[in-house]
Amino acid sequence: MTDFEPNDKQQELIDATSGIHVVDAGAGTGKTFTITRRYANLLQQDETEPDDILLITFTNNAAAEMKERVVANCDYSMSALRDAPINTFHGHCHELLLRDGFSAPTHLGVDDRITSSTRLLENEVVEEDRFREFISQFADEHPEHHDFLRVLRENTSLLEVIRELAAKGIFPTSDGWYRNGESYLDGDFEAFEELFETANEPNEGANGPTQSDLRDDLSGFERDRCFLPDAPAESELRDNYPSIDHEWADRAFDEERDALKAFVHDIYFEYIEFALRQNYLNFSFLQMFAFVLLCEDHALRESVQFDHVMVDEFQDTSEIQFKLALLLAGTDNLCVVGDWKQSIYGFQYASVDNIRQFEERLGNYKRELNSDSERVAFPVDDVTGIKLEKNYRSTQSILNFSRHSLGLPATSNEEVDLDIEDDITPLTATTDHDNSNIEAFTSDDECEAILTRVQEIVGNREYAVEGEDGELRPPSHEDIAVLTRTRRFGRELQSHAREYNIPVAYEGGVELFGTEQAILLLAWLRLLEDRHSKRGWAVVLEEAGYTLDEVKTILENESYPSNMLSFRERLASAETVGGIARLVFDRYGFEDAYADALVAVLQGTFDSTTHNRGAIVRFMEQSLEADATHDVDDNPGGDSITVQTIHAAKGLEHPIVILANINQYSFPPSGGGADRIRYEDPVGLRQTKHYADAHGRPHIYDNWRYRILSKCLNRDYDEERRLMYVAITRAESHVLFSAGSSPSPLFENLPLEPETVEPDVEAAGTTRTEQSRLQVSVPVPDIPAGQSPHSLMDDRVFSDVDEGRGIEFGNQVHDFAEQYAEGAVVEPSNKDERHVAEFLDSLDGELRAEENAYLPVTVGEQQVTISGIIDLLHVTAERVDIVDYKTDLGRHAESEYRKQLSVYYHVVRAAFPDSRVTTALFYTADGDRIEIDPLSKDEIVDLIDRDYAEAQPDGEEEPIIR
DNA sequence: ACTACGACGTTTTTT
DNA sequence: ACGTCGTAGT
Repeated sequence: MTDFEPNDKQQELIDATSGIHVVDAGAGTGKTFTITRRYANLLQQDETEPDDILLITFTNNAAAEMKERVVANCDYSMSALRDAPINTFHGHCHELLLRDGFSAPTHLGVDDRITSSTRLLENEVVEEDRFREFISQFADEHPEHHDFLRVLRENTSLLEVIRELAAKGIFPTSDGWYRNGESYLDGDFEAFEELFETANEPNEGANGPTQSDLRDDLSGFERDRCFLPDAPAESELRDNYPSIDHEWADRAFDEERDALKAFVHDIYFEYIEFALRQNYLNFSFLQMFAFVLLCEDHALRESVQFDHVMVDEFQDTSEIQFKLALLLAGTDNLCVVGDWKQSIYGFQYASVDNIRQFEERLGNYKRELNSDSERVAFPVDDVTGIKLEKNYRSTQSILNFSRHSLGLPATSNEEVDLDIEDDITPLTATTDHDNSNIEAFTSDDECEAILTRVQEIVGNREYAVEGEDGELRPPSHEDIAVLTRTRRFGRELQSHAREYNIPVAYEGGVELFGTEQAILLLAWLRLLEDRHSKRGWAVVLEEAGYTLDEVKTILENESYPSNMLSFRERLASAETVGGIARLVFDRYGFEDAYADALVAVLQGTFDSTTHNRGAIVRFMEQSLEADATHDVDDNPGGDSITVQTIHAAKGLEHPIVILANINQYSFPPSGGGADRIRYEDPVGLRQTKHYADAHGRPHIYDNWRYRILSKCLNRDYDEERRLMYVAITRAESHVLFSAGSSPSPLFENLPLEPETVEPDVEAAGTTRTEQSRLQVSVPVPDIPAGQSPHSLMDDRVFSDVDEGRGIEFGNQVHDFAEQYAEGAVVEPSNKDERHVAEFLDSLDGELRAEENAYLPVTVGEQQVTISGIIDLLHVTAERVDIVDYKTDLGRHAESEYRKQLSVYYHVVRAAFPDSRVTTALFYTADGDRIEIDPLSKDEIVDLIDRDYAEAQPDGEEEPIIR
């Protein structure tokens, strides 16, 4: 884009160096390009320096990118712009507070200060932990609030309320609420009344009016609830037809809430005090204190205001951020850029009306801020709108189609109130071709269906995409992105793809604490702590291959393997969390991005002086519980399909987009919002339950008023439609929509005829799904239920031969060996792989890697099949060599390996009756090839027999060894 | 055609 | 704990 000249509208914005501008910058209209050009143009003007222009971005990455692109467009160097105010709201507020805001808390009547050592608490899990600690103190000190605390299901739900209030600019002070905050808490009856009336409007039936949605929704009013005695009966509430009586609007809204407000006030205010006492701020408080500071300290505000303020992604700003922008603007040179159709961060308190009702809010906020003193000194009635209408990304068909998504009903009977023609600025494509396929498909197995379609698309001219040279070419994997509403589906798809060796790059946060790496680290940390040591041992022993029975015995006798005990000693002497983590990861051979990310997160949250392992264990447990996500840079690179959430894809583009998992309950997601004390516009602060002693019985009663209110506040699916819009407009050339067996209305209402896809995925190359152990499978009817196939080998011997390595490492070496044997161009990445390569190079016969082996034998009366995978067959004219790679450092498992190789021996003997068959182990650590003398078939049968004799008596289920 | 009721299945997004 | 969908009954 940098190479192009701006179009007329873009140029208009670039040249608009003064006055208030609100820019409607739709998807792919070259927004960043235009903003950076405008920024550079401002710098061209005399007397305007980088320090005079505040440029607010949504993310830190965006800020960094902006800087780079500004540098490319003007005479300033990167070093000159390093400290330029190109930042996020949070970042800017942070700097402001550290520089000039130590006393900000005093403006709320908080008797404490921010200091240079006050830290920003970024990790939510850690904050929730602190918050729980705060609540328990609070509960001790405030017996008068106990009834509210009893109503809550989780104490941390109050943290949500605090965040939401803070985002709206509602703050507590020592003696009440800051400025007009309390009026927000009370709600806006007139606005509510309108909602009530809309919901209570009679519907039009075939013969005359039928009951209103509200009356309908209130049927079953008392079902599954228990109200206080002042509640009306359903019959009383609904005795009118077709609408309920208007008096219920007042009766539901008017509620004595002084105690509730006092409770929330005290929690909120004292939590601020608590945080400062503990020397931390959270994201919300950052903005709160910055706002209060700018409001109260007039001299300071004027000294930190800017000549120019630009806000990017304005549709994602919260109300407090809008107000901050006004306070930071010294003049009316205010430019906000965004696209309401891409507002998808409501859960982060973004308020889409900031941009949709820009002028109205601008006026209201100015009035509010100036009510007692002139804080916004510039006129706000002259607002110029600029619409960017040329799209540089998608074809016209995609652009036209994308508009439909904003009008799709998200439930079976939803009516969407949207005038597509009026509300949506049409975009014009600039592509010179339009070969777009826009399709929908369903399948009972959605993951498989998507992979099937991916394979049909790759290399298919029907789905041609634009190449570097502008010519159409068949697509490859990297041209395809699968976008999902939920992270979970994306991860599921990723694991399906892995099974078929389809290259996938999952981009975005992952549940780091649910990974094998984290689980093992947690286990070792636990077994360092006496209190949880058994839970830790169980995980560690199981990972080492002990059966459940064996683990049980070891735990009972506390007879832990000596190598593990000595490892525990080493861990105990480690100084830092990072040190412990590194030792554990080394032991298991984890040298991956997940391990690195874990170390980084742990070191970041627990500074090196923290020796409190209990706290670390708790942190890891809670992070696991909360599915906390962290960015892990784990992408294989190369030609991979991208899988990411729609949120993660915002701002990006992909030649082909598959929008997946448009299913019931997932898109839109159901549930949530179960908080019992909540703030909601326009009804204000409410509680859904009361603790009270009525009917002679103390109980958590349902709040009948809230039940009526909530039926008028029908759920808003606009944001879900916008998500769909964002997803579609990521696509350059083709869009596909996918659903499973129960598609969402969002899918059903698409103006497309869905096709049914029969899953038929071809595995791309073999995958390694088995350890090189044997499985014995027995026909199911012949054994008692609950009796699973089980391993022929004794797993105990594997517990310590892997010292310092692990399954991951073993898999990696095996994978390398397989690829190398098949002639793939792969470079050995460690000593073991070099040994394998040298060994394979020394062979002159035919190489066959990863051959399945099945040996049917008769044990007693039963037909049993023993199966396994032969790592390597080396076939020459007169001989066949069986080779099994072992990554062990020690040698004490050889007797067990002998059983395994014996099975292979008999399989190969049968397949090559005329050749001599040899069996050998190849120890990759030192390159030794050890010949093994195979057991006879009878001896194998005996072993199985004996194993069953052991397994049968107690009937315990044994795990399948995988 | 409309209403009432019960069964059903699910629980997100992240600066 | 919730909202939505399907169905039985008027």
